[in-house]
Amino acid sequence: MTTDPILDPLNDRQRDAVASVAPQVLVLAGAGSGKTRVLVHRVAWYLATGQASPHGVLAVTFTNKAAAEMRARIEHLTARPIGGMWVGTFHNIAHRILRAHARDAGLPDNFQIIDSEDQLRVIRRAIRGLNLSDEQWPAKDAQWFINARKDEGQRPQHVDDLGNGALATLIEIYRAYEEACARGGLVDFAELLLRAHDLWQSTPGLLRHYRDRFWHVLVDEFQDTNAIQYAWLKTLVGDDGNLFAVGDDDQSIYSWRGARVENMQLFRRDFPRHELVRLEQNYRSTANILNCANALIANNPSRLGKQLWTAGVKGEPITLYAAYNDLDEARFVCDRLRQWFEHGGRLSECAVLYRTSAQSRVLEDALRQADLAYRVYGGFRFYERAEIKDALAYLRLAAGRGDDSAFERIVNTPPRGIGERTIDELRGIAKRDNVSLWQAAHRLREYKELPARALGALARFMDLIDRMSVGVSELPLAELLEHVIASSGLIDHYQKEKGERGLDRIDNLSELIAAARDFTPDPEAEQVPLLAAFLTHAALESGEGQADAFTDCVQLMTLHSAKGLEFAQVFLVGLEEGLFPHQRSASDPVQLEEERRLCYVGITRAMRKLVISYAESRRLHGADYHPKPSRFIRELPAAALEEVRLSGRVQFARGSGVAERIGEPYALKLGQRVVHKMFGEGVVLHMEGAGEHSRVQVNFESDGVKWLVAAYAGLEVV
DNA sequence: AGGTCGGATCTTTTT
DNA sequence: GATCCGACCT
Repeated sequence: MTTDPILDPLNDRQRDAVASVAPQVLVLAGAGSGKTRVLVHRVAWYLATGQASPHGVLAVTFTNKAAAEMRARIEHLTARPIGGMWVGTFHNIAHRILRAHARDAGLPDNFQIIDSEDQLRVIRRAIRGLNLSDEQWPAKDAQWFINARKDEGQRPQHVDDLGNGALATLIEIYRAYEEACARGGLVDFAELLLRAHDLWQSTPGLLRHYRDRFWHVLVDEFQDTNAIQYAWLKTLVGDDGNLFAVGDDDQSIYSWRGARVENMQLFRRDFPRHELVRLEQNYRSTANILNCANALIANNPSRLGKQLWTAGVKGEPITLYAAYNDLDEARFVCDRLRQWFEHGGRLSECAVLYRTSAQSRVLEDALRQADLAYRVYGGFRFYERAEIKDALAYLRLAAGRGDDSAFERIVNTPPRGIGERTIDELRGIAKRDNVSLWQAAHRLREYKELPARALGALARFMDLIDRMSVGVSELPLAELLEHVIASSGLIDHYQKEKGERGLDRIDNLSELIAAARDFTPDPEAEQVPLLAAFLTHAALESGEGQADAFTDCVQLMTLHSAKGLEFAQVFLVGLEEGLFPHQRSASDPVQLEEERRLCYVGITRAMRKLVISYAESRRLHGADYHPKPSRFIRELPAAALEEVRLSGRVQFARGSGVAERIGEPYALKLGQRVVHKMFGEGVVLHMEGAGEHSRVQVNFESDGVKWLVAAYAGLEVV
């Protein structure tokens, strides 16, 4: 008997997928069913069977992290160098292609990638340039509009204004923004994809080249692809190429940023020779957890259909905690974490997942108080920090004077007496003469139509940049950056900032110099100058938020950022109507389904223990709310749940219909669900007094919060 | 020009 | 409650 390291470790379905001879394969991979594994083994199988060389394989993911993990796992499994293989994010790969063929793509060789903050600035400027009021045309809305169109693959001329004036104006802004980008050689994130797609469409020779090279294409998280990404893949693969797509329609949680689950159906239509494989065996969670996940997601009508199962144990019941308020919820989470830790568990095996990032604060406070180490995911990333972007903007402007977005960012940072008046003047000249802001500044100095003070300030700024640029081509990257930061005056500027904030910023600037020193460019990006490569790195990989990934600490994150991760114990907090599902999704059935998928993602992160909680009262935006428990709780099978109250364990019973008359008022408990014959169902929030005089505060679902005299209220326990 | 104060607003996030 | 943005004051 021979052993095959690639196929042997797989189950039957996984093997079907990995060794499929169909040119295109769509793998419907449930949560925890070995999705990445199948991708990695498929690549190894291509290589082992001689169907492909590393050079001919393209593997696409959504995040840098996922790409890095996939590359590492492929290298580990195949135990051979896979240097020629392209493993990267959609954006990363599109960027590589555009760099290689900038001119064919209609871009200058030194085109710059702008992030969404830069993009917003350019759009704001475009709006002002059209003499529209920013009040009536908020730049944020226009940005959303433009990116949504680009995600759909639409240029301004493709968008129909439907005779609608507002729409027509947005299209105007889109057009003006495109012109501004063209002038400055700027490319935003969506543009990378759109441009790479258009490049292939307009240059058949190039497309042929890439088709010949990448005969084997693999995609992860296929349910998250948007229209342009799908079109791009379809263009590359054509009718005959090999496409291996892995995804889970039940984990599609990004439709609000253009992702289209329908792409899974399109795949089936567009590639008639495809094979469909379902991975339903779960290796992550206990049966109880899976039962909950399955029961919940079964409430979504539009699914491709999938039922997770496990050969493993039933496991502990799911704990459901009805907290008195958000503080109590946080305290409860801390108690449970403490218990876990004291029984020998690691904190890093635990995650607290919430719907909105605003919820993290109360949890953080409680964790600090309980002296439990934690780490919050998301939030500010290194290269997104203002001070980092300021320093890089100096570098960009020193390297290329035509970079208007860099110019605008730092022309008066730190403040040097160049105000809005002067900058407006520059914008006017730039627009009239169709030149960059830098050139406009030169002209303005000749016209001498501004007060001498402003002209002097402008001259000093320009001298500063000129002096900075002296070393651009000779100095090593880190020294160059050091030189730029030192002469920019940013350090002094931040020193003046009060509090710890300024010190943090200065630390970050030295961190940036260190990052530049350690920077090694992507070996694939051969002839790109080091500086350009570094700037691209900063734009495309925003960096981790915190570095302390190695200390043992509880992981705090939103449900969205939890996708793809797993934890021994998961806390799902804030399951309340209005919060989760979120208010803004409540009225739309389609969005509601996405909220439910989000909940499904949360549940399926848990390996051994799941704890769900909600609060009867929550402080939100500075006011107190009394939400109802989330409908998602009702959708879970009662048999898998165990409800915990302040006073101890109570068997969870819902909708049994047996209501018990309360003889003594003090039989009530905080958080108890009760029925009143006029006000209907509600929850006990407060109690005061004793015996005949005791009063109870109840939050009724229909009538809100009321104080009642317990002796006369005739409350019944549900 | 630049800082300060008041008002509106308030998912989710990667590139 | 916190932050972001715009108006207003110095």
